[in-house]
Amino acid sequence: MSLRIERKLLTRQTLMHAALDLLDEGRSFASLSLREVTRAAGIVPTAFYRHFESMDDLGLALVESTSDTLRQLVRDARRQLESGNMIIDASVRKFLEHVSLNRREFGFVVRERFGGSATVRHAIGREIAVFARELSLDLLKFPLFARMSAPDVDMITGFFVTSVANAAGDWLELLTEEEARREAYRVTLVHQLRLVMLGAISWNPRPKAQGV
Amino acid sequence: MSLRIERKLLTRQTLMHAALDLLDEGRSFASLSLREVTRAAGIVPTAFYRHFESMDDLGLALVESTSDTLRQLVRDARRQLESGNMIIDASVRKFLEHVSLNRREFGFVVRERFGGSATVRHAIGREIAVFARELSLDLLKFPLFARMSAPDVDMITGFFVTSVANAAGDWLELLTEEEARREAYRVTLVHQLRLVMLGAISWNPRPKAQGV
DNA sequence: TGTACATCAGTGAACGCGCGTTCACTGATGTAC
DNA sequence: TGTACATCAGTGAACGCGCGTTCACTGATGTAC
Repeated sequence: MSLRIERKLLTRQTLMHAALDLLDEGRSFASLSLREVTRAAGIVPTAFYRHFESMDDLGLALVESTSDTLRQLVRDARRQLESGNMIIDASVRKFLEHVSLNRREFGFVVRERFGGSATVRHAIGREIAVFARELSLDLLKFPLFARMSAPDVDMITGFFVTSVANAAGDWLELLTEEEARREAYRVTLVHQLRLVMLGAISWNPRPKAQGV
Repeated sequence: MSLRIERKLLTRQTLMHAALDLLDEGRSFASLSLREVTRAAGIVPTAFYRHFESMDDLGLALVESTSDTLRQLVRDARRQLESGNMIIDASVRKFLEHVSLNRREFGFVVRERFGGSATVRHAIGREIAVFARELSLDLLKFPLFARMSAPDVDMITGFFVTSVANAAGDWLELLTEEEARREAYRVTLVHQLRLVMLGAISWNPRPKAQGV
């Protein structure tokens, strides 16, 4: 890669990081100004247009880059399941740790999940749906779920995934709080997901097929 | 009430409705300008200060008014509980209907729940906590919950309330979709909440007090 | 290899615009007598 | 009841500021020969 192209990509990254830094203060993407981002990135406002058509364009780039980190997390979770483990506690611990480490990215996603532009919002919804579908496929390997109808499995995995997505938002809110309160929240989340599992075990009204 | 006070309250309402109208187009509260709101309300920008200290103050008023309408609904649901009924299906139906009827208010709350200014965000968090606490008090009347430790009851009611808050966001996204898909979502939500109830029934590890 | 020209990321001045907020005001409504 | 004064919701001019975007530019990097 030529020096010029290399430097251009670097500046592009700098702009994206600058935007995430500003969003990290809890503000919404819509309230971010082009000048603000370039100022934080250390370039002149007009140079912005060498990299993005508009702020919306920058927003889409952020969603794409964030869904890459999300995908990484999904891959880890699935590997856990494949090895036959369904230990909620460990998974929750890892997930919340992952959210902490990628605080800015997840903060962006959580905030724009319901609040962003339609394009961004739908992109995030699609990612969540993919996560749920993959979890369904994984859980079908367990007898408890193999017995159920497909809609029931989807109902349960959907509940899992949105509950966890929900939790990411709460967790980010707790990042600045003392350890004891965060630990309490973590325990609560584990119990809630365990509650879903217990419910799933008792869930029996409609077996996979009548008379089988 | 005197004519002057009556008219002032009317203008205040007009400002709040104007803000909700603008937010209904899918924008975030942070991107709303004071001048824009007064323009939509048909008054001069400076008159805004006769009613609110700042836009943040208006945001808080919107949160409060949304909670008030919801509280009305919840009061009905609580009466249901008092009469010994715990019919999730009917409550969910009523709640989603209420969200549909108050689309703009709930759209605002859902969007600002994680994305708004710290003030607005915390106000929403507080309202959700209040709903959870009230539900805890109500559920304690049932033997199933009276048997549990207070943290466990709070864990379960917290799960109920945040799940429902979460659902409001999804539901608003579905408002423009065909009836069949919305009905499917409604059924899924009922099943998910029922799953929590089933889990609560199986939940037994820590009774209220040891040896009692 | 050196030279001459092309490319293009980043610069800096300039623009018109909407913003939040100040201030002194107006005139309808409220109050005291 | 009428009168004289107080209150105060809403007005309109004015301000300084940051905004997005335009434009012609600079000078380092890339390319052709």
